[in-house]
Amino acid sequence: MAMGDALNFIEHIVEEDIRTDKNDGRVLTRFPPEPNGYLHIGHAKSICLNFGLAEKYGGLTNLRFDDTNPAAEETEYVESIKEDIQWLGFDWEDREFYASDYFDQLYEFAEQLIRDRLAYVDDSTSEEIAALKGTPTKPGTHSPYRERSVEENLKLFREMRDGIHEEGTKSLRAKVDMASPNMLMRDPIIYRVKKVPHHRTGDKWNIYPMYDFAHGQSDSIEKITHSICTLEFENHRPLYDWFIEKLGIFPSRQIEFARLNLSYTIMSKRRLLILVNEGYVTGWDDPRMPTISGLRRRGYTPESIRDFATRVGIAKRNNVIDLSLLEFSGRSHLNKIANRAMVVLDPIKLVITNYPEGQKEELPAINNPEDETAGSRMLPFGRELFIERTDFMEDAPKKFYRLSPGRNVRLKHAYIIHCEGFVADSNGFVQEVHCTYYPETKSGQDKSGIKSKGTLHWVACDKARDVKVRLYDRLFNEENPLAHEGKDFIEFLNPESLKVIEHAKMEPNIPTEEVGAKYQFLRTGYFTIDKDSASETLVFNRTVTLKDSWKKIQNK
RNA sequence: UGACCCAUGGUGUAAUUGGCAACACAGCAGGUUUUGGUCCUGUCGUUCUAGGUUCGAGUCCUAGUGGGUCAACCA
Repeated sequence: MAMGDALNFIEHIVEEDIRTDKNDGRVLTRFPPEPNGYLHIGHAKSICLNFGLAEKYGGLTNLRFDDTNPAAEETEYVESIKEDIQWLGFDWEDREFYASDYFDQLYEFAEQLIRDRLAYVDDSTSEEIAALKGTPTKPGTHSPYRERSVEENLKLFREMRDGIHEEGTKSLRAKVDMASPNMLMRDPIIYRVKKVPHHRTGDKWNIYPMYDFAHGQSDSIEKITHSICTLEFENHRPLYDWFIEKLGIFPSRQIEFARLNLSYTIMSKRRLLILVNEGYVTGWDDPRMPTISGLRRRGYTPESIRDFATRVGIAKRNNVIDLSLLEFSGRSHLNKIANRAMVVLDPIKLVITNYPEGQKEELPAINNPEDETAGSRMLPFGRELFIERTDFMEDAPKKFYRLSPGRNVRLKHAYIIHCEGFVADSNGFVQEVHCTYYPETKSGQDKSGIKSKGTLHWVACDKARDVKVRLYDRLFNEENPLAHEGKDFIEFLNPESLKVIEHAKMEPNIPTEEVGAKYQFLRTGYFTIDKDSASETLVFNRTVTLKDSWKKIQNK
């Protein structure tokens, strides 16, 4: 069976639910980010899963901000999250919700639990609660406040709401089971005093619900059918179901899948924040960051990210995806859409000694061999050109298909040239390469039969435009920067994750100079125009290199 | 000395729900090529262990082993 139509385990569940007419065959998912940081490629997997599932089964997806902790959350993050989801190509239409929209309802739920003798106000400190909690192997002990009357609990909880009590002095706990082998069931705190203004509700509230008392209830209020989250919430599911049952509300179903891990990458928001705050990168959208905004600035397309999300699959086992898979998805789309351009990153001058001084020529060049509609452009050619320094070798091995004294090579879109010699300085550093060209080998009309093994990119010296090029590489040089005990992940930062070329030589007539435009620099890689570009100087970010089989041969 | 979850090539993910283990990435070899790109072909290599059920087990059962999560008034 081809894997194209194979279902993942969540699709199996959804199809079964549809078959049995659960929820009247309705599918409603949600993407629930906490606005406390920027979205990363792991979130992209979740977004594609949630929106993709709904799309596939004729359902919808809500966007819901899980904003129950005002101490960490900011509007800036809300905006970036919305931008990133839209950029990925998904639409929540008018279904933009916030857990904070439900604070009144959540408060009522809490009072309901109190009235049902299923919640109580605890005066214990955080330390005292921890001490009575027990350990995974030893049951906990009841709090001395566990048996307060409904009236007293109601009174105290309202006082908490009204700001009478200070942070840390009182909390509301669900009365579940202090002996449960599941620590989360040992009378979890569901409301805490927090006298912090909220980015949406301002200073209306002095108390805020905890995740476990907000997430499932929000799902239920929205009548979410399939609430998909990551594996670390598995132990929360009994509590999720407990609240739904005790409150008698719509039974959303929580389903857990394994989060994305990428080799040579870290994915925790906390650690990404460290990289930003301590200046290891230039910001959340630094092209080396695994954030969606970073990948966007790096030059990845939404199509390639979605393709990647499909390829990584959905399952429950912990995984580490090869960075090469992301690169594959990146190249695969860029290959189809990126116009080709000739840019010499590390120039060396090439003089065609038999090309008449002062002669000019314009040679046609196709913009994208993968897309006939992309058209073509004219390339100025002349006696003096720039070629890549790595394309010349004084003493070259047999497998070197490039320029070396006595050898032929094709200049892309132009002529075959023959290397006659070179000029070096006193240190042996090559200054100029001298060649002759065969006029009868002009590209497209060559019937000469003259052979050449390789093809080089080049730029005419007098028409070359200086551009700035940023060569990005992986941010870490360890496959798992977190797996080394006693060592901080910062130690594994790749010192060569960014190399800047101030004066690369670009051909003069590229089709567009818009920020975000994608190019394949012939033979070197895919590049995108960065927002740092000024009108005179374009700045290009390298998204990913081309596959390089010469490099492989060299490494042998 | 707990509960819950997981275990299929180097990396991921599938397997018509008990019936010939496949697809992709990576690797390797070759072909095409005016990009050492793309494309095409071939190739390498997989069911954690031990029992059990069954005509038949990657799939079901038991035990073990290994990994993950849980003792924030974070999500």
